[in-house]
Amino acid sequence: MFNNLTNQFHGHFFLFSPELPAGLPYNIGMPRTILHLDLDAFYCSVEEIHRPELRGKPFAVGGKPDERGVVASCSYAARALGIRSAMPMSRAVRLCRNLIIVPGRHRLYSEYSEKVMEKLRNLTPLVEQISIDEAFLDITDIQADKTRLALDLQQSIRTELSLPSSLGMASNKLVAKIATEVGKKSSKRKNEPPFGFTVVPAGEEAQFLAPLPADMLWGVGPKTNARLAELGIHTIGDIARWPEKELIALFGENGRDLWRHANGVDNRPIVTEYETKSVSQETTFSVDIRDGKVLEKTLREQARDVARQLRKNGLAGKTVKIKIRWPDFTTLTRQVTLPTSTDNEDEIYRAAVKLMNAVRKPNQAVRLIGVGVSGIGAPVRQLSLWDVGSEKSRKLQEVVDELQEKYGRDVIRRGDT
DNA sequence: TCTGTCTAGATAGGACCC
DNA sequence: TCTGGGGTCCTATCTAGA
Repeated sequence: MFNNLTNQFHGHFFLFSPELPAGLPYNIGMPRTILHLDLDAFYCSVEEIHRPELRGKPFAVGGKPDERGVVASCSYAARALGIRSAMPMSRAVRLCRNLIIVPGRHRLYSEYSEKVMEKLRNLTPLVEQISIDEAFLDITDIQADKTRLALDLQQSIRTELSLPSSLGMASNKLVAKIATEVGKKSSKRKNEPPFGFTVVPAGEEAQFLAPLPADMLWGVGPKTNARLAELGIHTIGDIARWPEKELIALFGENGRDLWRHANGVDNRPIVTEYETKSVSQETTFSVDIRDGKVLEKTLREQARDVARQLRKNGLAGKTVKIKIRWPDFTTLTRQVTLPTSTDNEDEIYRAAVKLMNAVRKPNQAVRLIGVGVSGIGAPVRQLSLWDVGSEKSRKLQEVVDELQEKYGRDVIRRGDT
């Protein structure tokens, strides 16, 4: 059916067809060429650049096992022992007593991510970054051998930035992304990044997807997968064969997307810019907290960080939301909409405390607490003592924000200035 | 004035993603 | 076995106003 042709550069890639149509314009019914790039074990790869002694060893980036931490990323040596992302670190340590635990350095990862994204944008402005380590590129209009271009990109990220990556190429985002995953999973390289590259030719999308498990589709998580299994649906091909109308009756509008996606149809464009819709912060305590003062202090710190992030991006929000998780893991949210949008720490904090006090009984233990702001728009300024002469005040606040970000929130406060 | 209908916005929760 | 953090999107329900 598909050709597993050759090994070039770093070994393993499937090439299902030697070439996709090059340089075809949009909107004339011709297929697009979408490239999906995923940086392999990204956080771990960055750590290995800065700490070469970690190479080849089982290690995981994430929180401490005694503080309810989970694995954010793990090395291929750790994966060989059954350790996976999102696994509780305590369980990971039980699987591997010698597991090296590395605390995350998110600013460093962001810097590397930005270098990769810059490289992609040098190829085409049609780049959609979907997470810190993943992006789609629309390379339809690039007049070049697409396969060569993809392999050169993978190689240059490897040699210039020392980062391994896997690629998928197809006529749409959905299939390109799944192609990347298939390439990764099919890798025969032991304890090493997969360096996958998988191409699905236009017209062969449904055929490519059919044998894959249903939960590889976008939007099929544990719940939907369980419901599908009850219907005897286990593969993407099973979904594609199911009557579309019945899927819509069972899953609503999601059913329509399920059917279309299972048949390899996905017309979503590349989105190069996203608007922020909400900003939030949450904390899981290492032990459950009953002390209201500690909870209020946490809310205060979270409100400060959320407000600072809003100001940094020139945004404000109208709806303040809190999230509380009780020790039995039940989680609830409460929200309130303010008369005007805000980027002010005190306003966010006061609303959050009020919401918390409305749902929490005195002395009731809390596992997690969080604060968020949505209903995002441009800030509405009100005159206050602080805001009179506001340009000066805002400049000062920006400096405070910057210093706090650099040296930690407790080092400098507004009053100190 | 009372009642019913429609609609929009607010709210809460759930599922999903990386 | 014991479940992070930061997001987005969708759905159901409630409520207020036209």
